[in-house]
Amino acid sequence: MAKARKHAQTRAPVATPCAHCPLRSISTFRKFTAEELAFVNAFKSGELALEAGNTIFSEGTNSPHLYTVLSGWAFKYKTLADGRRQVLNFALPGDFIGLQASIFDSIGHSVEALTDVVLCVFPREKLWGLYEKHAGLAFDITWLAAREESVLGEYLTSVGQRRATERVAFVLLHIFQRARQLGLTKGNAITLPITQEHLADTVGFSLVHTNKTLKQLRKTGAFKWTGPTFELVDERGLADLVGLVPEPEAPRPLI
Amino acid sequence: MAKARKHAQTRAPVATPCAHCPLRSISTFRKFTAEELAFVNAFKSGELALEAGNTIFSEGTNSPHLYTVLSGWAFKYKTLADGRRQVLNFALPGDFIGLQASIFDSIGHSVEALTDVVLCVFPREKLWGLYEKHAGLAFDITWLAAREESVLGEYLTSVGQRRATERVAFVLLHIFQRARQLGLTKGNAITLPITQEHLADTVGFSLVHTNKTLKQLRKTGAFKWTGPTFELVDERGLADLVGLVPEPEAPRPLI
DNA sequence: CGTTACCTTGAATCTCCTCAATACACGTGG
DNA sequence: CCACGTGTATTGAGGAGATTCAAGGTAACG
Repeated sequence: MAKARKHAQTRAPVATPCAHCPLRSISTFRKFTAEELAFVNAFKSGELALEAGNTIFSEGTNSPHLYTVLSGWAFKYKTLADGRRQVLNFALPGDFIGLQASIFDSIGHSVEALTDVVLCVFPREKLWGLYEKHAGLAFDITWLAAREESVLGEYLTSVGQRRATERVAFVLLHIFQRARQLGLTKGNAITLPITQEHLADTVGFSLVHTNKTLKQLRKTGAFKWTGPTFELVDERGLADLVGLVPEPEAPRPLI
Repeated sequence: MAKARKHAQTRAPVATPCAHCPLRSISTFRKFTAEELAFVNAFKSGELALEAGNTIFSEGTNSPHLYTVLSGWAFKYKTLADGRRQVLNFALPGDFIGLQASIFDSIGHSVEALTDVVLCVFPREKLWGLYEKHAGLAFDITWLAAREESVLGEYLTSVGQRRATERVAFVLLHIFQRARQLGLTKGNAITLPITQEHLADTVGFSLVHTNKTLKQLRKTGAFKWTGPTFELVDERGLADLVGLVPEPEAPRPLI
């Protein structure tokens, strides 16, 4: 590190040293070793701050950078040529953005900031070094990719099989729980930076039908969502509204 | 390798040494270095042959093994408690099965053999060694996980946004193209080991409606699919039926 | 030759979509 | 301060699209 500082090509100091990363204190994230922390800190080449509404990645493009969300919300989506849009997932602090662009030669979805965001920037070219020198971090990246796959599977199942109220309840509950895990909730309330249109494009319904479904769900009193504040009143109740959950499918005996 | 053979605990010789793996000659797969090949061969602990219809993985369970498809077809799916089923993807030769079970502590979907299959078996416990010693192979695993994510994103977009004919055409074309890439086609024909019910559960329609949609699609003459043989008559035509494809979203200029 | 699995079709019903209109909050410029 | 445009939320009405129910049909298999 000291060596790097002496180097001719000094670069602007990274805004947030990884050692002081606010995310490190969250229990969901594993602890880094000192070596890993040093490596990640050297890997990180800067920060990117963007205002809400800006595009972080465009489907089909490439980038020399790989990002991690330090703060704020974003969402990943694909659009068809006539404007139909499918929201794939939401990116919250700690999530990777743009791994596909680094691994393949182009990213399969667009990413847009929902709120003002701050992203940690990593140079794609150094990703290989991470794999060579830090198997633990390489494993973490695979872990993140696998979790992304897992979430997409749940969303696909929801969109393909569940009906309106179940589907909407599922997404709301899922988002809330993810946010809570990151300590983004105040009590059982949270500022949801998404519109009904985002929700509609997530569950695969028209905006109008999503609105009517929300009206129905609100009548149950499981949550309140007027304005940007979402309040989960009855978590168990909302979970029941999701209805049938994937069955753990008992491990059956042979024969 | 020779050392392993001298070892007291000899094990049954692996049916297919990786050096002679029939998949290695397929151009889609990258070439292994000699070291990688040796490692993978040592990593592989055996083969598992299963008849069509058998369950390879059950959602929510775990396994000491990780598999790779050597031959045959399988499909990944999730089921809700009342039996509704969503097919997530199809597993063809070269595909990983059960990565989630190795990375998390349980797998998020079930996997079932569509045809008789032969799987290469790898012990989960040695996966970590792969990450430590072979960054290239570790990267490959991440690559596979990321591709899985990518495919799920496409399916989700299809189910969430496309209408009946587009949706069915998309899945048929996608399956055919994957199979062709693996050299599983004879001319433009292939033996599709799936029923209309599998297709219905993939696109998120009822069996009846899927059948009616197929009837409509058949009228276009883009393909023939009676019995197990699927024949792609007019690929361009079928691609047109898929309709709107994700837009490459031109990188727009600043300001 | 009966059983089973899969495919096909019609009819009635319900879910969800589109169109259209209204309402509200907010920021901007007059 | 008000007029106006914009983005978001809401509601009703009518119709397209998908589901369910029900009934056959065909091929494979024991």
